[in-house]
Amino acid sequence: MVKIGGGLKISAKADYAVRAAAELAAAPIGRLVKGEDIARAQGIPLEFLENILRAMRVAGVVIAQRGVDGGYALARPPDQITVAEVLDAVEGPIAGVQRVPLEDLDYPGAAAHLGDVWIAMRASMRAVLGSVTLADLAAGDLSGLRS
Amino acid sequence: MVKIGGGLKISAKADYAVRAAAELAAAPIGRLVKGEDIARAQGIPLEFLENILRAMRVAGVVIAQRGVDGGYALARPPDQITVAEVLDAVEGPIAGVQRVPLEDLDYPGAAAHLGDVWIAMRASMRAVLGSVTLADLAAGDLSGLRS
DNA sequence: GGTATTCCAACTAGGTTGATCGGCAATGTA
DNA sequence: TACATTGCCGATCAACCTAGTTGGAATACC
Repeated sequence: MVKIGGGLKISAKADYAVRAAAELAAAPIGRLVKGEDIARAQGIPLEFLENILRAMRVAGVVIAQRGVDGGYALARPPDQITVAEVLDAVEGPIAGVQRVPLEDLDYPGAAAHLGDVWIAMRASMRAVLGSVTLADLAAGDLSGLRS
Repeated sequence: MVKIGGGLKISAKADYAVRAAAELAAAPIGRLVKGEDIARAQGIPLEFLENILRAMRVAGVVIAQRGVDGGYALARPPDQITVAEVLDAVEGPIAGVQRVPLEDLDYPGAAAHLGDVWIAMRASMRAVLGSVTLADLAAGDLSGLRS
């Protein structure tokens, strides 16, 4: 989750999700990585990480295999998954202002057009996050980072 | 406060602050507007709004006058105050990831460069919010809105 | 069957948010 | 001076959210 109030706050869940995805992107293609390995590599509590990886699987970002030699892998090549997608995968139902989606905001009087500002801000942020693939992130190649 | 976790969440406090500022921007220059009038015009609880206006005064965004015929006014002309400034004024001390400022983040392994992504995202967001003045907002002129 | 690993729902402690309350301080007016 | 008006300020509160934990159940492979 991302909060705005002047400051920008990124939730642990969102942060962990991208870090786990980066770890998977750095693994050999098709190779399964155990949750415990990801947790150790990134310093994330294993049980919490499993919740997050499950959400990512449901969203189609990763695949999972249970049992001996099981683990997780990206569902697609890392250059075809953006950071924005990973964040969407772990998103909760709550977003916008006071649980009202940005599109549904209706401001009175002088603030009538404030909703357009919020929407533009979101679009700008998404453009940045959508311009970085997991391959870029894992390789440290952020030259294409839209600023 | 703005939160990111896939979804984008704007706090009531941040939203109220900008709306109150827009209302002041729409008032005749130098004319004091009572807190109660702002609260009524924007549908904001008065007592909560007063907390917010106080923070804006401390930050130098508005001025306040007590007593009969007192009220609030912008500290500068509305075309010289951006939405970003208003948000900064009501910002709490907490920002970043897990209370760690974005600049101080240090990620291990494959996520090493994730901090750069967060910083670019914040910069993009600020560019949008810094491109809209209260005069623009109150007039509904968002043609200069950076997307 | 046995072991390794993911899956899942429920639960919890602590923190944050949004809001309210009671009283105090300053300003202008009669 | 007395008084009404308006903002100032700190404390408090319930609801909600966050981050993390727990206790199993299901699946895969040998």
